[in-house]
Amino acid sequence: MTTASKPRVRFAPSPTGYLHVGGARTAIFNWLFARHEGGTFILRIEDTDVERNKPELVDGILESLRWLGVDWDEGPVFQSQRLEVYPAAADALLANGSAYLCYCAPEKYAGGDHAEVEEVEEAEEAEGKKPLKKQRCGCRHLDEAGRKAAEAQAAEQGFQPAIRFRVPETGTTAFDDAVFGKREVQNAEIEDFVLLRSPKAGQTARLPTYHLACVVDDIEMRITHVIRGADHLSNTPKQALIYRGLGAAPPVFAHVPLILGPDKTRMSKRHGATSVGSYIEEGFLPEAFRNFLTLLGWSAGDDAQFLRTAELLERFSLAGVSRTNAIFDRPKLEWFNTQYLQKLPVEDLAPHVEAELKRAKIWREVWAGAERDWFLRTIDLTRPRTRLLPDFSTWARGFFSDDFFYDGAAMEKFWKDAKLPALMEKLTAGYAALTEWNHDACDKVLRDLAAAEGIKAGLLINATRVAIVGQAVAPPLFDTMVAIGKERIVARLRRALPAIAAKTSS
RNA sequence: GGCGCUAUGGUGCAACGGUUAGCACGCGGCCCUUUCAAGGCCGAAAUGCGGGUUCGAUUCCCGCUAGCGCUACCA
Repeated sequence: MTTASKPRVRFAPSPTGYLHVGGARTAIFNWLFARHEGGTFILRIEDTDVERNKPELVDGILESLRWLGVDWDEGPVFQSQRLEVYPAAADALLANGSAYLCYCAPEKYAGGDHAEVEEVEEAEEAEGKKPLKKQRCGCRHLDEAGRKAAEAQAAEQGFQPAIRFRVPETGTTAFDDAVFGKREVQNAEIEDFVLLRSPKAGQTARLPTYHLACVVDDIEMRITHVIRGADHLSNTPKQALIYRGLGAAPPVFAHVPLILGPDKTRMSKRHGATSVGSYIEEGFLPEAFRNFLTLLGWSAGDDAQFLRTAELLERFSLAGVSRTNAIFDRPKLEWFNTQYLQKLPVEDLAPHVEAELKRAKIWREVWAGAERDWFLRTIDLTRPRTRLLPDFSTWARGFFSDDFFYDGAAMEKFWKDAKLPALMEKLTAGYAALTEWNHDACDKVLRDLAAAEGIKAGLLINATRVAIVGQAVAPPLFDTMVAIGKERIVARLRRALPAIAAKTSS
């Protein structure tokens, strides 16, 4: 057989914030691709910007990835721990003429507004002149004398030169993209970007910019496919140029479309929850969340929606990635969650419910042991009506704990009838006297009473539901009674009596 | 402003020159029903606009428009 080398991919988040849903999807695509192809998935932390990094955020990012079920084979590799390799690459580029020293003051270009350059451009435009492109720095053409002078002046001002890439003035730069196809751009449109930043006053650290660090690491890690957000599409020619300058073969790029908010603008805090962490907190199931995210910008080629892990791994392909931005549709995410809540084998759901009950401090160890069957059956009984994990400790609380509240709206709705106090007293007595506690027996007691009293069974059913679980909504009543047990049901009915009397008389 | 990318119902995807333009979410209705879900059935809803190419365009080409991205010594 041919020894086609296995792909190596990486996910490279920057610890400047939490793990964003867009980043999560990029991670998932990388992971699915690696697993599908039998390749290697590497995690790399791009933390070369000391001012923006927050090292404490790394743990949160790793935790979110683990929650998603995205596991990595190598890393995490921190760029900040291998800063010595980047200057070496920049120097090599300098040595072979692919780059040059730039003595301009960092302030001239630095900062989001890069005021100085823009001011000049605006002034020129106002004068009706063709805007002079700022892309070719004068330092590119310095002769030895000029260089010396610039160096002296820079030293005087307290900084050392930066290293810029010498982009060809003419011609084009091309690269392959597995999603967008062959790309080719005019070199004249690419500015002489910085590879190595000029050391700040008083510092000697020679820090790389994103493009350099990224390419150097991708080469060293032998990355074969760079799968990342489409916001990098426009930057890719620069990286292609670096590969060439370094004499390395570029990888296959695969840019995936962005995830937008409902207003079609980039997902941001304005759109509510954008971090994976907030969805964990809300109680979404990881597999549901991942299934939803995977279908944003990708399809298996048919109408498949519900794709569990194994199917995703089997069917994922870069060929299925679309080129159009997708909107994060929360209702669909919720639909996926309810689907998983219902279709997951109960054994797979149980750990999540356990975690939720522990969080709510109503977990009992017997449910992991002697009463495991009861626990699983009760999950099965309650789950059709749950939407998020916390529903198990709130809405379904009465199944797991005696410590629950009567829902106000439920009391208003079902404890109105003035006949109820007397009826419920008789019903309670009937249940207390019941020797066989099962669905049909419970059903018979209630219906017999309703018939004897000439009322509709629904009146008792609805009132009883509120009395035993505190909610207007619950699984079928008699199943609920069986699950909770005679002793507790009778106790709960007795406890509710005064409350029902108070409610109906008011 | 410049450069680039994209364009199928409200949303996510399918149809990759020939289909009554399909599926799912959401929405409306009906069924089921002790509540509310789930489930089943039915329905409304789309090829941005204008030119080409072709016997035939959702599909290929061009223009327009719109949206998004990039345009930092951030990633």
